[in-house]
Amino acid sequence: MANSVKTFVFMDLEATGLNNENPKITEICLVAIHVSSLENSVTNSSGHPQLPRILDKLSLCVDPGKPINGFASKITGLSNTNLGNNEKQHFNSCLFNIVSEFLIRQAQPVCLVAHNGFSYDYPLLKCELQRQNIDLPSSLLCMDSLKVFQNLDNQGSNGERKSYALPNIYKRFFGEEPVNSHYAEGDVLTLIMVFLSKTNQILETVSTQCKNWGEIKSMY
DNA sequence: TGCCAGGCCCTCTTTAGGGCCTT
Repeated sequence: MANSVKTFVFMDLEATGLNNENPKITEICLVAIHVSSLENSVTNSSGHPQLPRILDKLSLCVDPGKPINGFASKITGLSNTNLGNNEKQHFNSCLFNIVSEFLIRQAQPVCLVAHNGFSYDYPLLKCELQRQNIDLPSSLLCMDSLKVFQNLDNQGSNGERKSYALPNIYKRFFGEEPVNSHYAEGDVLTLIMVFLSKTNQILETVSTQCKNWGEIKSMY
C-alpha cells in the first residue's frame, strides 16, 4: 500500500516550546512533491541533488494564544509581539480546512514526512486538531525521517555514532550549514534535500517506515 | 515543595541508565 505513495508532503512545525511545555503551534509549513520529481531529481556538478521546482507550498503563521518560550522565540524569529502585531489567527477550523484541502489536491496516496515527526510534529498537530474536534483522515500516511535515516545507517552499520539532528545530517551530505534553520520553510527545504540524498533507499523502505495518521496519539 | 516529554536507541544491557531529537 505505502509503496504506491504518489506524493510526499514534507512538513515542519514551529511552536511555543517542547513536549514538556504543552506547546502550541506558531508556524506550519507543508511542501508537496510528487514521487516522480523525487525519483528524477537532477544532480549538480558536485554530484549533489538539486531541489526540484517547488510546485505546491503552504506556509502559515499562527497566534498560539500562550507565551512563546524565550529560546523558541529566539530561534524561530516568532514572538507573541510580531504574531500579535500581524494579527495572525489562532489555530482554527479555517487553518484546518486550508491544510486539509492542500492535502486533498495532491495525487493520492499522500505520505507526510517530518523529522522526529513521530515524537513531535505529528502528536502536536494531532493535539491542535483534537482541540477543534476535527482530524485528518486516519488512512493518511506519515513517516519520520529521523527513524528513516537511523534505520538506513543501521543497515550498513560500522559502529560509528552519528548525530541525526536535521542540520547535522545535512552537513554530512552537503558539507555546509543549512540555511534558515528553525524557520518552518527553511527546515522543510533542508529536509527535502537530505531526503533527495537517499531517495532510492528511502523509497525502497517506505512500506516498512510508514504509520497511519490514525495511529498518532495527541501530545497532551 | 519540587519537579516537569517520551519513544527509541545504544551500551559500561536485558533485575538499567543515559542520551538523542523536536521548539
